[in-house]
Amino acid sequence: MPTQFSEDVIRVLKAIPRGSVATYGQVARLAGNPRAARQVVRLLNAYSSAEELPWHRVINKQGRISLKRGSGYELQKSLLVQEGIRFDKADNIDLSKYQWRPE
DNA sequence: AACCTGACTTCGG
DNA sequence: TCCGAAGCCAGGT
Repeated sequence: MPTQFSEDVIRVLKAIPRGSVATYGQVARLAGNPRAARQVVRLLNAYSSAEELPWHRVINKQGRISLKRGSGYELQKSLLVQEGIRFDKADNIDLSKYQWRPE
């Protein structure tokens, strides 16, 4: 059985709207544990295929994709671009513009 | 049963 | 501002 925290993380992930992004820490914070960013990573790996999670809408705090080139980076970027998110020349996303701000 | 690892952040000095 | 340590925790070795 998943922990309460895990369930909350899943719930938060599913709530990220199309066209917005959230950071690992932000998801952890919204789920109740600001310091569990790494756990969010684990959950993404564990459930992104089983559950239908918008895993590509989660990026790091620097506004960059954390995946390595050749290991998903390109896929994630294309999925985000499809949702209308723009990358600058350094492949950075403007968080002030695209970061999800739950009400 | 330790020890390492990971698509990360935050904290304290 | 910079840097290391701590926090998170289940799954793999």
